Amino acid sequence: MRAFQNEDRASLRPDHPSPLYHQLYALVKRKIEGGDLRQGALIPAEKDLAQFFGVSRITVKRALDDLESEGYLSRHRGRGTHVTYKYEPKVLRAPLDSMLDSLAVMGRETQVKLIDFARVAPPPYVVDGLRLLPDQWVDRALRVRSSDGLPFAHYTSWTVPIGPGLTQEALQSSSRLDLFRRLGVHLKDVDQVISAIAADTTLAQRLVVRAGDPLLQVTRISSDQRGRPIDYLVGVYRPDRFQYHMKLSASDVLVRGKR
Amino acid sequence: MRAFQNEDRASLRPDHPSPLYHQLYALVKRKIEGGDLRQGALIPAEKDLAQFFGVSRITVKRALDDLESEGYLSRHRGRGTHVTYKYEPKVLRAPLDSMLDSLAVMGRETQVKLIDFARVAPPPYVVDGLRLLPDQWVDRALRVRSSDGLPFAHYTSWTVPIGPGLTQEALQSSSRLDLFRRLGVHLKDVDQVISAIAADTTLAQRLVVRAGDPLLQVTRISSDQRGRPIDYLVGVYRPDRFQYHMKLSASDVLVRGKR
DNA sequence: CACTATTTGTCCGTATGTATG
DNA sequence: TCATACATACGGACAAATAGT
Repeated sequence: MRAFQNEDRASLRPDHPSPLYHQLYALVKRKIEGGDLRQGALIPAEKDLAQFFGVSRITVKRALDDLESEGYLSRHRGRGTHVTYKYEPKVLRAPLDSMLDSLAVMGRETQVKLIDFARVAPPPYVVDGLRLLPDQWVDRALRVRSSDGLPFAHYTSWTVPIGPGLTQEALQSSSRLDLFRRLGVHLKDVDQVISAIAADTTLAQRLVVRAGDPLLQVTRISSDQRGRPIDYLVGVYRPDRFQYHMKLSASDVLVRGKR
Repeated sequence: MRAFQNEDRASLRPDHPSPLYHQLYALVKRKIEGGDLRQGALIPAEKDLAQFFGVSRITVKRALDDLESEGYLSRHRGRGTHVTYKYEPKVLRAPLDSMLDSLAVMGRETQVKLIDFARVAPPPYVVDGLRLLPDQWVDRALRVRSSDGLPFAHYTSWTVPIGPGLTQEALQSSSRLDLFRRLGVHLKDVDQVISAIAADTTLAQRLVVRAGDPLLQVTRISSDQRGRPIDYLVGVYRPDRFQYHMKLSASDVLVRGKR
């Protein structure tokens, strides 16, 4: 019973609209996916779990049965319930302090698919972010990045018109960063905000997750040499396949933390 | 009915374990809190909503009644249902390249509450991260940080025993960073991973969100002068109240992006 | 081999919650 | 508001598989 702490007890709430068996299911699943319960680990007996969480054995059984049917557990009479899910955090990790959607950073093993490219009227927050005039149009690109054929990132980018170089054909064969460079646009300032959102049905479909699943979101506004914002990028990432990673050494911690 | 798109239709799933009235309740609440439905806006009639979402009128009524009782809506016979919730987005933004849980960075307007402090056997991923011996115990602290009385961050930290200075009393009066400093522990390297997770029931309760809501997660392993990891911190943040923010200038983009 | 304790599988009856028309 | 159907949750009882003595 060591894997289940006292704090887990309080997290099962009978008055909550979500059914008890599903709350317990989610709790155990998270412990498995998070690495608290690893392959081969023995789950306490239904009787013990029921007593510990103050629910009936049927409720525990339903939760564990659901996890078994999804391949997380294996259950046998007399033998008990064991974890079969193999925990291995296999995520791409990008250094945070660099241009994240460049192939050089990502490595060569990822592919980008252009979903849509069109000149559109930008939404209000893009108008604000890029400091556009009321009726100015921009080029919007929707892209999905995959690794080993599995999508892990969705980009929506709005770019102010910067000459004839940024076309659908060019985007399909080159990275945006390369295109910028070729067009003589050198990014000087990058303003970046990191947050989390729930997947809507569109994003869920494109990233092959369920609607409502948590996603990592990075909003980035890039400006050129003269400080004019030219690109507004919203990147959305599957947290199980992609995470941001950064190392800080002493000088960074002290100097950069001082401001 | 303009506020409710076709996408929303599919997000109500009868086969999902959570009851329909609660799924609808959550959907409308998110639209209100997200600013899609603002103060004064008229919600479509129960009959229309029921038809649109393919559920019974009673289900719609239950969802709207719950929102009314929480102060999001006002409902009157003959007048319809109107939004009373006042939308104002106010998020704290912390620079990413600094020690995020120090008061100096956060500003003085936040308060930390110590929920629990105990010497425990660490979970496997902490054993790995801190390179601990199999039976070594560590000090675990659970804390919640609030701004204006509203919680926005939850920290779980595991610290290797570093002398008698790290006690419950000390933690309640000083920041962990100050304590480290006083104990002669100088953090040299910080290894940081940013991701997103769904709130479990415990986190949901402590951060006053719903279970399943997306949260920003930062995992940080800090090491001392000799490169020995001494602290494993998992910070979880409400994305509507806290976001990471960073500015990169040209030299950063070029030099730091090169590695 | 039997015997026993443990653990999961299956079934019953009942009460409450959810959702429909 | 009512009747109906189904899902959830409980306590209890017994059967079947497994592991150890």
